[in-house]
Amino acid sequence: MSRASGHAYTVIRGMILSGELPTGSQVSEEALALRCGVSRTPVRDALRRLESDLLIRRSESQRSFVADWSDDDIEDAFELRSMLEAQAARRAATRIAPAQLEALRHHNRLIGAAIAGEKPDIPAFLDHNRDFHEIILTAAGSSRLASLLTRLIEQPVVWRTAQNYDRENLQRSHHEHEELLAAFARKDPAWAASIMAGHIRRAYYAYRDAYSAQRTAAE
Amino acid sequence: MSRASGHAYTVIRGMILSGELPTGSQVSEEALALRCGVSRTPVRDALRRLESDLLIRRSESQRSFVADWSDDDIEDAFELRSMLEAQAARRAATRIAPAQLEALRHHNRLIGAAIAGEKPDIPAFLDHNRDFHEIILTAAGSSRLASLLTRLIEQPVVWRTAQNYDRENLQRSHHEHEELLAAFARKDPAWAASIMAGHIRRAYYAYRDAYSAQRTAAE
DNA sequence: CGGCAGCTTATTGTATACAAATAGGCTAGG
DNA sequence: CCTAGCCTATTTGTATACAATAAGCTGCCG
Repeated sequence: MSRASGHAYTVIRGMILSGELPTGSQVSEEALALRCGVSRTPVRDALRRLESDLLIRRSESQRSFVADWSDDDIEDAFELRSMLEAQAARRAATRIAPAQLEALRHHNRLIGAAIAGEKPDIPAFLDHNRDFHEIILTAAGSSRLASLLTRLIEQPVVWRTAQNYDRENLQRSHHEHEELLAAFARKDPAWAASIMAGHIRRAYYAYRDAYSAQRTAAE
Repeated sequence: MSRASGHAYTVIRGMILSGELPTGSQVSEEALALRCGVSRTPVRDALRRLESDLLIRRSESQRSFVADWSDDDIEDAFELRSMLEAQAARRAATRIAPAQLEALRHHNRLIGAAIAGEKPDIPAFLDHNRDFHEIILTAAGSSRLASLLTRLIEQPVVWRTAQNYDRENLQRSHHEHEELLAAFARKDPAWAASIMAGHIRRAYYAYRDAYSAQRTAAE
């Protein structure tokens, strides 16, 4: 990722995720270029990528808007993610290398540490969680699957999920990772896939509960 | 899709699919720009889209190459397509509108007509087949699923598959569509999904047989 | 008072020039 | 003869200017 283009991508993505750019609002290439301190060219690049991430949608006249997510969209995204991550786990089960398995154990130990203290260290949890899933995706050895999944996992809803995790959810997540490790150790594709499907599905309900609680509180 | 950019996309894609650009060969933005009669700017655009279609891969130094497809890659693509199209069928089963169901029947009748004659009309078959699957994807009502699937269905391997269909395969394809119609008429998601999964899976083996026969003949 | 035509302005598309990076060859030294 | 390192030629990245297009507005006419 080249300097200006990558910078624009990071900045714009951050503005969307943080809510600085409200969902549904129009964004102009010019305005974003100024905000990022680069010219329109790399901004156009970044917008195209964000569009394929489904963070930006474009009108029929090619104008760019921050994507808005209905409840159905959110369920939909989790459903697809569940299916694809399960497939990744299925493939990884028979392909994973011993070193990768060890790396998974390592990251899950660090996840365990991050949620052990008085106050859970959410950023650390997120980091190691991302690494954990990324290793599985790599072990699956399918560039197509990787290409499809990365379009889903970088989305705001997914990103915000863990922010709403309570201690119980964090620990269950950690425990499900342990089960995945067991399935991988046995090289059992069906087992790995079903744990992963459930893992993502539970994340969906965790998000949903937190979100609806939030909405209720706001009213 | 704007004029120059869309034109570049179509031309380059055609050059890849027709084999004019050999798999693995490097392509330069400048050369393609000349070939398409546009400047590098829309070519860059087109290359980015082709990259996300996985028709182009980029080296770590950002140079562009025509993607090469191993046998594993091909199986992988069909496997994912099977999974996602089955999901589309599952969703469509309970959401499809009567008008859409009628449109599906219409296209499958035309498919039947295209393969009835002495010499099957493959282009017509492909057209109506694409429409058929597109209606299902629309009826599924998931923009994410649509976005993911269109990255898979436009790939050279998939495109070439029907070129290799013999009469029996064409008729079986037509018949499987009829079964799908029955599943949709009953609004049975599980039935629709399993037929679709098998439908794509069979297409994979049809391609595989034709391809290996081709390879054997070439030796 | 409502609607449409034409203009004005905002926004995106394209071309071109130049800057940066890098691949591949060439030379010099061992 | 092989290798290291530089150097050039190729290729991609970025900025900017201009062209095309679409949205919004204003004023005219029904």
